[in-house]
Amino acid sequence: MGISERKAREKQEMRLRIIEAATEMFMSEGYEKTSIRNIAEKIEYSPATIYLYYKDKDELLYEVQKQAFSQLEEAFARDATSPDPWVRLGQICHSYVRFGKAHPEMYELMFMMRAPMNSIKENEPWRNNTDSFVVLLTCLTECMEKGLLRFKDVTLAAFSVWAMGHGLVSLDVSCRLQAMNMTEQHVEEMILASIEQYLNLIKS
Amino acid sequence: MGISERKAREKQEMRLRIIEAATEMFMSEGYEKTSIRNIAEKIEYSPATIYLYYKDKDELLYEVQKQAFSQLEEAFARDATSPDPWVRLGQICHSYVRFGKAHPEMYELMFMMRAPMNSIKENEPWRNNTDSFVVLLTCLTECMEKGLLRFKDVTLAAFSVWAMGHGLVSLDVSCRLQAMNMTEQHVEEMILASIEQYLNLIKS
DNA sequence: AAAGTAACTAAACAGTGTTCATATTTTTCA
DNA sequence: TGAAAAATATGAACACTGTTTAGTTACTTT
Repeated sequence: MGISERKAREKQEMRLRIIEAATEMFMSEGYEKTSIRNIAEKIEYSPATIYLYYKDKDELLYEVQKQAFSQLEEAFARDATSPDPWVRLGQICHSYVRFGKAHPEMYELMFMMRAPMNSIKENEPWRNNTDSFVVLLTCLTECMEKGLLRFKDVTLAAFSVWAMGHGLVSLDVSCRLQAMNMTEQHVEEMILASIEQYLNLIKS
Repeated sequence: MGISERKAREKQEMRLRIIEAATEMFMSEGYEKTSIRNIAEKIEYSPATIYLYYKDKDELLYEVQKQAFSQLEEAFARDATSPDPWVRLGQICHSYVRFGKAHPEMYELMFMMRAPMNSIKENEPWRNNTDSFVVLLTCLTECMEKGLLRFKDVTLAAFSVWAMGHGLVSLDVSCRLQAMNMTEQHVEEMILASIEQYLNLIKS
């Protein structure tokens, strides 16, 4: 049955073409410009065709989000290379912040927008972030095994570190920092200083 | 010239009626349902009329945001009453989290959505959050004067505390925590535990 | 070649923010 | 008081949005 396999492959290729167009649009033009109609035009199909491959826009955005998370993983793989878990923790934090600043629209899709989360079925977990979260979790586990951290529980530690990083990046992405009598450079310094400070606080 | 004053007052009353309708809609029906047309219908005017009082939807949302921030201030005034700044810091944090959980749509408007920030003119600061931020700033200043905190700079301290709180609340509001194999109760416990842990970390 | 299936799309629906020419109401002033 | 002027309000339109459906085209199977 080579034909049905080819069909399935073609279907998958079309799905990929759609989210690649959407991803590119998201990165270069931003969320506002990324409409079903614009995506359709980009891949030279009718808008209705997209609905043969994705249930609705939320489901499409969920797949674009997945794409974005694998980009974050790549960034982690490039930046967080030290065998020393404590050094690596710093690398992860800086990589995270750099990613957010470089791709604010993607960051919004990954961590701030409600839309993509609507397509998760009830009682099913969010898988898109799993791999990148594990990078942090593993690093913190290693740190704690060496007794480097003032934490008791690894999970709680991971959530705290994530929350701290996300708090800083998302306030920046959502323009809440620029708005407070700060220059763009000042904002960046403050974010880095906050992270340095936080890492110092959690070090035992 | 009592007439022009009355006119100005009436104009202000109309502006208020509009944002009160919008605020109520935002809280009960959510952002999605709060359209110019729906607001207009609620106050029994034509949609076009709203544009005589507000330049665009972003400007309107900015005023609704202002309303929301004064509600947060009220919450702080109710909850953060201790004369002991260290105790009060805990009260502020818990008040903040409770507010976010009670009014997620408002929280989004205050700290996550881009839209309301678009109406801030270039090189003009964001004033809506000033008063509530000062509550935190004052508290931390008092704490540091008593040597209770492991911070050097008050501003940096305030940003860090805010970022931590916002990180936790916004991840919750944007459904990033529920999505990770956690029950709603578990999420709440984790947020509170993270805050307790953080307060412990910053205590000298 | 005919029948059946899969892929695609034009057109429409109901909604959005926003603008503008056209009323309607209110105020001013002769 | 009555006409001109100014302020206020709106109906209708424009250009969008996500989504659905009926109908067409293209390919596969018999």
